[in-house]
Amino acid sequence: MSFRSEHPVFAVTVDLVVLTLRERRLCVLLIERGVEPYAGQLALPGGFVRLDEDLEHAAYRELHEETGFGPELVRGIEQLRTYGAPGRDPRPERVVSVAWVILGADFPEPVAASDAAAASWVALDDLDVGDLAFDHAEILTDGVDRARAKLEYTSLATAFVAEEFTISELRGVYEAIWGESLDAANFQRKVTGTPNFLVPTDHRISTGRGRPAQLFRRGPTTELHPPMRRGIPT
Amino acid sequence: MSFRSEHPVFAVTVDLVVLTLRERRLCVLLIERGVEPYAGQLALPGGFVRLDEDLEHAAYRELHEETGFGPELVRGIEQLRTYGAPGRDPRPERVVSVAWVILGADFPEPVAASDAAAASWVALDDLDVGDLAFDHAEILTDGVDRARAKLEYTSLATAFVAEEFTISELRGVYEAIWGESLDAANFQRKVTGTPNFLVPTDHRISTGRGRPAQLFRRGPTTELHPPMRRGIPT
DNA sequence: CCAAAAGTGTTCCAAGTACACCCATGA
DNA sequence: TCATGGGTGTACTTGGAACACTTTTGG
Repeated sequence: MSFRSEHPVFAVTVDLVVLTLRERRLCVLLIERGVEPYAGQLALPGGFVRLDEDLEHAAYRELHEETGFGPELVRGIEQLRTYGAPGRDPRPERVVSVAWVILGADFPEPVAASDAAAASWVALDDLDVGDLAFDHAEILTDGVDRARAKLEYTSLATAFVAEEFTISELRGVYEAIWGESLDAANFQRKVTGTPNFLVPTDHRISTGRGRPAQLFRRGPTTELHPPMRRGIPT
Repeated sequence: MSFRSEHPVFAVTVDLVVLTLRERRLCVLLIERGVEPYAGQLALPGGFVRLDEDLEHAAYRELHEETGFGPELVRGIEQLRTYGAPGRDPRPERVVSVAWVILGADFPEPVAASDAAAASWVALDDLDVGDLAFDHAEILTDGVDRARAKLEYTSLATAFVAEEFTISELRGVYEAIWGESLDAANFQRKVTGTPNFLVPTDHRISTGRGRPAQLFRRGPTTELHPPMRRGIPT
């Protein structure tokens, strides 16, 4: 890397794709912008990185500032990619944004915070990503694609359910995020047969009708061999 | 994203993990640093992003400046991730680096260029990544891991061979990058059976001994269904 | 007893593995 | 004709898909 004491000056931000399931629908956390540019439009939460903080720390901090959610609610966080096209932000500064995907199971309703921007959960089905500010449509679709892909070969799905969960609940995660239904019987055998994916507990839960289901916790495995498979995209 | 007219000031760089095969060994392009910090140590090529250029453009530009390689030699480029821990660069500026993986088949010997830094190809087997400057050990291993993983489910391997190639040559790519040998017969059937992965040409090539092999070009497919599989990591 | 959800058994088929064997060429 | 790498045949095994069937609960 070359070095000149005079180098171009950038602003660095983080943008957050915060995903959760609410009533079996995949939802993303959006804020309504209070100031220009794009005032009144929907946008991903995010903000400037401070000079003395790690990029991941900035992601957690902004999440907390914009929603009141602490790190204990985050079940998964992963860097997505960095968006830096000149002009992606209309302001005169050159703004490069490091995007993150954040997953959780029991996120409550967000609490409006310092920035006075109203944060809320929006089901992806109800959202026209074209309405989003900046290049956030691209960031959001990249983030959702990443989550969909990682369900296949990692234990990511367990980030969307509570500590203890039934196999149907886990199947519901796959069905909601992939948007297709899976055979309950084969799913059951597959996940219980993958070593160290699920750890059975002593508990059972009876949810009204039907035979009570056994509860599991997530096991130590993060990669699934063989992977879960969804329909082949053309 | 919130906005304050006073925001922290960052330098943004690109770092490049440039990979190619030379004599069936996976090699990475490294430079020997000419100036402090880390003068005399090996490092990944890279440099500051300019205010008016795209991040990907900066990657291509730095590649050209440090090696003389033009974009026509690049068979694949992909953003890896962004490294931004405070203190990852010992200089007082806060430096955030967007890392890229760049692949090619016929990269020549690099030409020493403007920065007077000597660039050269180093086989990964011969390299102790602990010798690298900055956090480049982490970036390099992340980049190689990414390439290894993407061989499984994309047509990335064709970025390491010439326009026209034999199936053995393609198999050699997998063997070199995965470090394991594959059954030639099954490999043949698998890649020829994957729709739109390979396009046969009229040409054959006879390489000294043995029956001449048919030459193929890469087909339009970028994702492989089903994927190529390597041995299960424990 | 009936409905509903959990969970098991069984059959069929697609795909991977191992390896024997044939093909086409240069020396 | 022999060595060598290209390429095919085939039997075995593994794992996914489909779906019938049994189990366990609440009403």
